[in-house]
Amino acid sequence: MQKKVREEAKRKFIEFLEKKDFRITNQRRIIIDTVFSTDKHFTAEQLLDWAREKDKSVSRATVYRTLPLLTESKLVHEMDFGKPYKFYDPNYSDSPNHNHLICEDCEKIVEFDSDKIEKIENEIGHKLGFTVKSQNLQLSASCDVLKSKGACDKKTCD
Amino acid sequence: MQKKVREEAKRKFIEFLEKKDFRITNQRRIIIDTVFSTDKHFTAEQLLDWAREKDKSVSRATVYRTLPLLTESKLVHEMDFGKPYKFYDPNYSDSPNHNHLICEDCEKIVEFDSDKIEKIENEIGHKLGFTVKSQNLQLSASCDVLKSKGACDKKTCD
DNA sequence: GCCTTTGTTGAGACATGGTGTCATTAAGAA
DNA sequence: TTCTTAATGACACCATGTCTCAACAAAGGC
Repeated sequence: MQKKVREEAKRKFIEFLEKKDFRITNQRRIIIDTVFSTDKHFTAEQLLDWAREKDKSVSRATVYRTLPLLTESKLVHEMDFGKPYKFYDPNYSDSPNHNHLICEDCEKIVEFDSDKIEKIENEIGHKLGFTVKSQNLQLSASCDVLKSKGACDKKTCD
Repeated sequence: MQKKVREEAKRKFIEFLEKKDFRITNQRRIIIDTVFSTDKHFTAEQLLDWAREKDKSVSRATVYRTLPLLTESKLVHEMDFGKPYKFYDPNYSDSPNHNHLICEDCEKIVEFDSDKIEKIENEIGHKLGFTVKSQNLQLSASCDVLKSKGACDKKTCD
């Protein structure tokens, strides 16, 4: 990830903390630095390991306490793929993507938005007597067409 | 749930076990009886409690070992709502619903279908260069409107 | 810089959902 | 009925995640 993007994310996080009257601690700085030194999705435990590589003083509790701040500030996306742990994704766009397509073949994860789907979801929720608060759409897909063209394999997809 | 349905499910499960050369044990009989004595979704721990009400000899291990058999035999559907535990739904085999709405307030789960959403999903998948194989849509919702009308509370929702 | 206030932290106990081990039990076959 | 061995119960164990609390340190005032 580019340094510029990293610095920008850091600035946004500090801004978020200031707005909430939360303190800008070394640990929080280390964690956001760690998050934005990768493009990949990660788990809480991975983030803990990476952060502790940078600074042994970062504790598990702090990582688990900081992750909700990162998701609340929209700098990180929380994703659930039915595993007993969650995945997180550094998110530099402002779009509130909660829809993911996971390729069965190359494991690539694509985020996407759809106003149409969102609208239908709200309609259905309302019809059933509920107010939709959040949604999670997961598509399992195959890139075999791309693969046959030599355009998609483990290397190019990740 | 009607007795007929329950008996039918039991028969199917026994058939499944026989095909796999698995033994038809008392515990497995108790567990499938328990599962199909309700229409409700349940968690593994709930199933354990219910089964133990019928027969104290059923152990946690056996419940956790039997659930994969039930999902494999398509008699029960496993659902993940991002909580640290899974939900299971009896009598799944007859309905192809993969969309669920779960109420944050009363934990009610509603299954629904939407051809419209499915169509859009396929379009999006194609646009991104993939073939959509399966999909999983979960809506987190609130029944507070119903609640304020006195139409929905823990009792009526479950 | 030095205090003071108080949010934040690290360590580790704890909670919870689930798995593994192993001696014992019982299903199904002969 | 006896034999073989899959299945079981009890419980230790694991993993992810949360909670508590004494100690620390950020931010602001002096």
